[in-house]
Amino acid sequence: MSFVTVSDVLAGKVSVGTTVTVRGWVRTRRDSKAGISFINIHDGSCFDPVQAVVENSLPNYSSEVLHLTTGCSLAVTGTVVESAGKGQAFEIQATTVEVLGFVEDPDTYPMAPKRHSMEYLREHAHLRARTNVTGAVMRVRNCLAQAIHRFFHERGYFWVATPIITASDAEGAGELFRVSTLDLLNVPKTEQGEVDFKQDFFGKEAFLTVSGQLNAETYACALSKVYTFGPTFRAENSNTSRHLAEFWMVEPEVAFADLNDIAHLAEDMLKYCINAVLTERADDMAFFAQRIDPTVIERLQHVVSNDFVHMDYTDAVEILQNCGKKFEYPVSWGTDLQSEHERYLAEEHVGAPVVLKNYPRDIKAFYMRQNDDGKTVAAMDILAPGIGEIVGGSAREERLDKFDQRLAELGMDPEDYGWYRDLRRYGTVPHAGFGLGFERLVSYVTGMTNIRDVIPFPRAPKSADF
RNA sequence: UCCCCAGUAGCUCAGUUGGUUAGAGCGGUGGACUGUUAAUCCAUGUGUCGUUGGUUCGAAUCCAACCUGGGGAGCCA
Repeated sequence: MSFVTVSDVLAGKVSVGTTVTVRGWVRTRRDSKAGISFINIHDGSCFDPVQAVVENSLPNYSSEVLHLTTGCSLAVTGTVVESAGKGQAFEIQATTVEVLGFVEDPDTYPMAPKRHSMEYLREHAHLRARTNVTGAVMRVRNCLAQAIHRFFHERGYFWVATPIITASDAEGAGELFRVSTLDLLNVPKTEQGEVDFKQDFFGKEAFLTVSGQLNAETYACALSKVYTFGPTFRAENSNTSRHLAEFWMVEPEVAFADLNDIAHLAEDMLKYCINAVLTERADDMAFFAQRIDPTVIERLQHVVSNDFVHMDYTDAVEILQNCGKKFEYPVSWGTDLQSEHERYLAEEHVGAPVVLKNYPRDIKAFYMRQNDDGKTVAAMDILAPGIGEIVGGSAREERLDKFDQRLAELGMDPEDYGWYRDLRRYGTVPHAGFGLGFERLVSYVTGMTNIRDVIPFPRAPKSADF
């Protein structure tokens, strides 16, 4: 007798006639008065549950088996047999049903075997993990994460763990969460009456990182090809279906690369990941196609079998101005594109992910490499239909004089960028990289419309339960 | 943070031009039936009507503030 997963049984990896034990949770129980009960058991190893056939001759049949409800945990030992019923190839003819834990009050068990709203499931984040939809999302999420590591590993990239706590208050990417051990009720003050951060844990102000990019650049300028993959924190008061206060980001950084190199890298990576999901998680994807987004699979197949459309910002503005569509916000060169513009480009004009390149420098970050035209920088965004910006990247300004000039224009203090400038002072090289919002990728691949449903425990403004 | 919408049973919702005992489906429970599989059929409803305050003889219903959630916008990944 051996322990096996539901996945192995259903996939036929266990020979018929073998005695095995599966352990998991009850999805549904159906009784036949002919003297049998059918128990669907899931253990998370795959989408489908396995069916255990339980005869009323078992000693605990009427005392326990007939009281099993959705959510009960158990270990079922029995023989793997070809199913006599329709709907599954294999099932387990039970010889022992050991109840590990009953649901103490089935009437109030939050995960009834019925449709729940996503909002409701979110309020029960610890139990939604047992539902079809959340289980499927998390298996796909894992598949994507593994594919990302595999993709980079196969191409000679090194995974760099950039710090989560940063004392650099100049990353310039939005609001920061403060990290401090000071007593909020009794904050030490300087003689000038300001908070005395010298007495804080790090001896200076510290925050949670908003990006691993600047640190990743230092390792790209040494190991040549690196990437980060870890949590990122933004204290922005963003209340949307595509923002989180804590999310995961993938940030490759590549020495000797230019904008087109990383645009193609991003495209290759996205296709690699989508292919992995389509082949490895066909069961979960079939569920998403059935219940979440009917077009999800053909949409992904279209993405992997076509080249991304590359387009300069300048050309995009022209397209938007001449498309004849009425926008709420006017389009003009030099302003950032609105959501409605990005949606039009990705969803209507192209109908697939689109790579927008070479944005006006005034609407982009200080570290992006200036183009020869003096007006634009080598930046690119990849816009996905239904999601919007999924990737943002750029070539980094590696020329010290240009970099300092840009800092001066923006009134920024070079002192704050000491180690970052050193990379330009000592053996500088052209390099480029991008950031991919991991949860946005999971959303896009699964068809889930709210980003809070593709991370186990979402953190957002006014929301940090569990 | 801004705009719009919502908050009624374990869940999804109906209801209310202010007025006696607040409803349905699903779930659960009991029964019938069946190698069943979102099973089916019958029975079964004790609910601070989001919170606080106000108007009123009377508020789940009207008003205000707040809280929470959803959609959209901004910020971005």
